[in-house]
Parts: sequence; C-alpha cells; structure tokens
Amino acid sequence: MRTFVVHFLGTFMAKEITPRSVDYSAWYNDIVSKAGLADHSAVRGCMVIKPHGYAIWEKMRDDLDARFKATGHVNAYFPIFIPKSFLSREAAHVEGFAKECAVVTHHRLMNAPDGSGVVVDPSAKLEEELIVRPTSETIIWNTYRDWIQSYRDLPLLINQWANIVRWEMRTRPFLRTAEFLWQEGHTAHATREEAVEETVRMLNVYADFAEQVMAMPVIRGVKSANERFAGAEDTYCIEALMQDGKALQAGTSHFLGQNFAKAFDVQFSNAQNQLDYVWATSWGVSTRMVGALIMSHSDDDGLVLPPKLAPFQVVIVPIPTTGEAVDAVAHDIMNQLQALGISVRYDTDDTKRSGFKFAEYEMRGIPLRVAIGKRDLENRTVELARRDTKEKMTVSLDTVVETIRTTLDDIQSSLYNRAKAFLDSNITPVNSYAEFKEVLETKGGFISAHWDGTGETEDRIKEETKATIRCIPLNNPQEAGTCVLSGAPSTQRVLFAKAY
RNA sequence: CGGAGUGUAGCGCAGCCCGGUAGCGCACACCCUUGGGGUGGGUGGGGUCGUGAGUUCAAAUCUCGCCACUCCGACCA
Repeated sequence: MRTFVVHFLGTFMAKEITPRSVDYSAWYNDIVSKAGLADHSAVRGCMVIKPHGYAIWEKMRDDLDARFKATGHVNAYFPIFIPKSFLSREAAHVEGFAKECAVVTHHRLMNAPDGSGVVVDPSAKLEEELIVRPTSETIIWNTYRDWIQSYRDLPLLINQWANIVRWEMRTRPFLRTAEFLWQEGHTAHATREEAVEETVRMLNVYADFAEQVMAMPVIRGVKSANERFAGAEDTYCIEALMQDGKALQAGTSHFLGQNFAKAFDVQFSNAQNQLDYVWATSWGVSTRMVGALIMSHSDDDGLVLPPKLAPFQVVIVPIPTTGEAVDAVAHDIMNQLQALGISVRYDTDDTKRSGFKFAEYEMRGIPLRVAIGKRDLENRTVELARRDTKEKMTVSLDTVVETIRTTLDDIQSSLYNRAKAFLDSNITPVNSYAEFKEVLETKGGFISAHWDGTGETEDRIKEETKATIRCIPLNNPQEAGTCVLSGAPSTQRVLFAKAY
C-alpha cells in the first residue's frame, strides 16, 4: 500500500517495487533492476547480467548440463561467425532468421583522414560477409558433413553453451535481448524414429528441469505449423504461464527431419552399405528461463527463488549489537548446513544495518534468513524467516538445522504447488468465439478451444485477438467438436494464449 | 517502420507555459546518533541541462533541425 501511494505521488523511493497490480511490465523491470539481476548496457537491446543474475543462470546451466550428460550428450564449441552463404542453404531457415541478423562486413578500422575518430577501413572489406549466429544449425551441419560417414558415427549427440544474437526490434531484460546466452543441442541419428525419440527425450529433460528445479509447471506440447522453428518438421515446446496471464515459451526441441542433412549433404552408409541422409534434432533453452523464473514466483517485495536455484539458500544476519559471541553460533550452524549440502552465507558486513540487509536479501529472493541477536544468544534460539510466505519463527539452536533442511524442501514444493494451482485454474475451455474473446480479455491464461487445423484460422485469431496457438498438448485427448472461429469440424482442443 | 512520450548529478524527478545563468529526494563521503524490519541529525562532493543552429543584452526555458531512449504496434527464444 505504501508503494502504491508513493507511486502516485511521483516520488519513488529508491528501492520500492511497483506493485504487480499497477503495471506488470514496470513491476518486472523493477525486480530485474532492484534484485541486482541485470542492467541495460550501452548497446541497444543488450543487457549486462550482474553477478546475482548470472549466479542463477549458472545454477540452471550446471543442472541442465548434468542432465544432458546423463542422457549421453557431450559439449563442444562452434564459431560465433557463420558465412552468409551457409544461412541460405536451407530455404525455410533463412526465411525465418534473415530479418534479425547482425552482419560483419569488415575486419579492420583506421583513423579517419579528417581526424574525427576511427572509421571502417574500406580496404578491409570481407569477401564474404559473416553473420553473427542467430542459432548454429548451419555451421554445425556444415561441420557434421565431415564428421559423419558411417552408421557407426551415429548417433552424434552434441551440445554447445554459447551466446547468440538476434536483432530484435523490441527487447526486455532476459525475456528478449539482442544477445543472449543459451545452450543448443544438435544431434544426428540413423533413423527417423530415433530422432523423434531424441526430440521428445530432450523436451522431457526441459520439462523436468522446469518443474523440479525451477518449481515452474509447464505444458508439454507441439507447435502448430505457423509457430514452428524455421527449418523444422516438428517443434515441441514447454509452455509456462506467467502471473499476468500471458504464456511464455520456456524451451523448444525440434525434429528437423532430413532438412539440414540434405541442405549440407550429410550422408552416411548404413549396415547394408546404402547411402542415406541422417535425421536431425536441435533443442535449446536460454537466459529467458531467468525471466520465466522471475515472473513465476516473485511478488511486490522482489524476487522469490526456489532453493534449488538460489545462489545461496540461507543467509545468516547478525544483529549488530550482538558482538562477537554470535560468530560461534553462526559458524556452528554454517558447518552443519554445509555438511548437509545446504549453501549458506554469513553476512558480517558491519557497514550495513540488519534491517537494510533483511530488505536487501528479500529483494534478491534468498529463500531463508537466519537472524541472531542478543535475545537469541540468551535463549539459545535464532529467528528463521522464509521468503516465500514471509513467515517468521523462533527456533531452538538444537533443531534449527533440521528445521532449515525441511523448510527449504517445503519452500521448493510449495512454490511449485502454488504455481501449479495457478496454471490449472487458468486453463479455460471455451466453445464459442465470443466466449474465447471474453475469457481472453477478462481472465487471460490458456484457452482450450477447438481449432480446424488451418493456418488461416490461426492467423485470423491472432490478428483479431493477439492470441496464438501455444501448443497442441502431448497426449491430447481426442474429442469431436467444431472450430471456434470457422465452425469446421475438429478432432481436438488446442491451447491459445497471449504470449511473451 | 507507424502511433505516443521523454532526454536536467549515479538513479528518480521538479524547474520550461511567463527567458535573468540550476534545485529536490535517494545514493555517495565524513562526523555524531541509532542498532530484533530500509535509524535520526549535521556537513560536504558531484551537472558544458541529449545535440547543432537560430532569436535575444541574456536560453534548461522560445524556434527549427538532428540524435538517443522508453512505451504501444509489426517481429520474436
């Protein structure tokens, strides 16, 4: 309420966060900035990821990387530059990405003849321009041609962690930036079945990660033709629902068929010594996941992190008047927590007041706070405060470690349960176009509606309502009905939503 | 690229209508105070007012051009 009033007085306090109810976009930007996640950079559309934001990304990266390795993948690295001609080898692919590519045309600067600074040296023009990768299919498949000769070379299961550039017209921190960090897996298989299996396997890796680690429930599905990746035969995706009722595509896994193998002439000899093109997949998630995390759990006091992604899970804040006696207690708790694999920071910075630290760690989303003051030392207790519910409790030193352990688990699961309840209650079946528009405007979320399967219908709905088909859920129940727009017969409902 | 808006200290803004050489809050530095939820008080540092031209004795303020950014569209992980 305080923030609300202050907001309209126009004298924003330095660290208040705009309430979600006032302006969701401002709320989001406030959290990014005030939780210390990212800053705008000097380059339009790019962001500086600050240590706290990067630490969250690192947690995500490490967890995902372990999952990739557990499913037989290895990491490699390919160049950031792609010769322009590579991009045009696959027709749909170039069509999809041409409009958002950064292009390198020269390789040298020189002093301007008029002394006004540095200019591009015209004599250093590249014979062939280089594209800064918007995704790496082309350069990777150009390499795979040399790596694959026989079925014995398959499957080829490679992932790369990289940065990519897509020159977007409008950007938002983490959700859409001109440069972003991601991983992209690129695999080659001997058969269609194997490649499809891989595509679905990796989709499930993403979905499990989102649900178990990010505490963010997702819908697994497949994209309509309109929304498919440029060059894919099928695009599988996980879709999440943000707190403002808009959907967010959190990860994609593509079955590429033989499109890239044909474009880059990647053939192998099978056991019968017959030549065939290999079957491909690619799959990726990006720093957008950090944005998804913010919008799934955070509140008007700042970021809320699930314990599995918090750069540290517990912070111990001594009350300044306590003196040095608190050190022994704090170190004892720290040692016990660390023995249990729980990460903890003891904040001994005596230039900041404890109340300031409380607010600071709340904004940064640290799941649990332990405060130790004189009162506690006398009573052999500490104060435990959880970020998600704001609940505070006084706990005996004898049970504090166990309480922390179980509370962290509880935070992880209750964040998921809360988000899951929100998702479930925001999938609304509708049976008419009027109802469709009504729900979209008043409630938002996913709308489950019959669709005639045509791109024309999808385009018209998008044009009229801004909603797109987010996905056709996997294992979607079949049900006879009629398309909400055209009235043509339909065999299943699909999920529509406005999306980020 | 269309529509709207904004550029004044690190951040957020006032001043502009009505021209007279720049101010507030936060942040920052120092002193005292306070210390279980962003202590209170004092002192101080920091700005060619986005940029170029024009009008004027005088421009943050008026006029024109340019640039940048933000928001809403189109595009999109």
